[in-house]
Amino acid sequence: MGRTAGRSPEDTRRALLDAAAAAIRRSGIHASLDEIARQAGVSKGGLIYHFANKDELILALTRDHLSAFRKSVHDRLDPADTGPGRLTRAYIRALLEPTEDDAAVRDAIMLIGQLMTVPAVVELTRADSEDLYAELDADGLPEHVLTLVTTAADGVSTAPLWGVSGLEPRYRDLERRLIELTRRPELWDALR
Amino acid sequence: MGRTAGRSPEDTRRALLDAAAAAIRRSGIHASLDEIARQAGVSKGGLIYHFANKDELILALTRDHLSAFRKSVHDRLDPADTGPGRLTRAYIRALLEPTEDDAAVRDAIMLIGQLMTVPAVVELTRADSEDLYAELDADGLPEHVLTLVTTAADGVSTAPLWGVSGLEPRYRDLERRLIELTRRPELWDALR
DNA sequence: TGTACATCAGTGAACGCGCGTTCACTGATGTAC
DNA sequence: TGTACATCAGTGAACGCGCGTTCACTGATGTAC
Repeated sequence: MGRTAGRSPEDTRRALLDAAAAAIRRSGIHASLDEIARQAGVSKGGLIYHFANKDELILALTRDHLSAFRKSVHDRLDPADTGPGRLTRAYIRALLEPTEDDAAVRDAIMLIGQLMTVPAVVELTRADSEDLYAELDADGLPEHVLTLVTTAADGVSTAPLWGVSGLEPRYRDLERRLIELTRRPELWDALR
Repeated sequence: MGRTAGRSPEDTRRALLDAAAAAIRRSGIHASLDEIARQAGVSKGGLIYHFANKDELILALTRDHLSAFRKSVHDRLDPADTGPGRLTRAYIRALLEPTEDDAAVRDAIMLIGQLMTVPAVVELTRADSEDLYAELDADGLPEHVLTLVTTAADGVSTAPLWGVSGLEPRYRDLERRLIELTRRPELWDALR
């Protein structure tokens, strides 16, 4: 049988990436191509048609998650908010806000941790975060405030690594406090 | 040949754990028992004498790193510092201070990220961090201050995951600021 | 609108190799007398 | 202090299986005329 009726190749590709993310979340980087392909409703050969080898699949998955995260930050930009720190506030929201697909955003972090065994993934991630940090540096907050709030947001987002849910109430309050901090210049000097 | 002269079995065990940590850092959880054994100067069978299978080796390695981290926190308790937040300050120092073996402490985090594919490791880590958080909760700081400074410290410690060195100057300043924050009750209300 | 052909999007079997595990065996070390 | 024996701390070959990759083949889709 050739092309599976009722699904475009782009759909198949998407299904493969989703299946890979799910499988790696479940079994770690060990997850087999067979398992991934089966879950996407395709044969192993079909997977290899879309991604020449496992590393390419992993790399595509990384790109997918990095751009999804970037998008989730920019989606949280408040149009009414034009003051300094607006991007930083979107960043905090993206990492701390509980939303529909936030489970996805959150364990994307664990996922990328798993993917780090592929050297190209390390470089890709480094370049991406350097880029994002540059954007944040230009966001109008003093460096020491920016560093404090972004590292705190990062800390929450990696809490699941230690088996702590990022959804605990104390983190809800933290989100509000971090955002408020970016809005109260009178506090900044006290924290210097 | 039987027991290798000039090394006690405990030394061999230690060498195997160190070799495993190094190999996993290099190759991820994929690292082969052969590679680990060779680096420790022992045969694969010799490794299996000390650790019945790979999961047991991984588990022992996790225990080793968790207890080393715990020790590194308590080692940083300042005897002259008896005020509220003294353990929190030790925690901040353990995660942010650049020291002799801090490379070890720092990439232990990446290491544990790799080890998370073994379910028993997840549970072990969760239990350990729950325990540590309970200690911190009893450290005398208001919850919102504790949460802010510990998540910020956590965020820095996981920065290497994104390819950012935890040694950047901005993090040096952050360490000082976080510690000062735990010492200035007059600021706490403003951050509520 | 039908037809011929090229290409696309797969299938599924086979291969081979690396890796975790098992196992028979052994020399060094510890212990009892 | 020497000796006999049990146990400890390994060696190294063999096994077998799972997995990534290759490959010959094929039916569906797209395109030219």
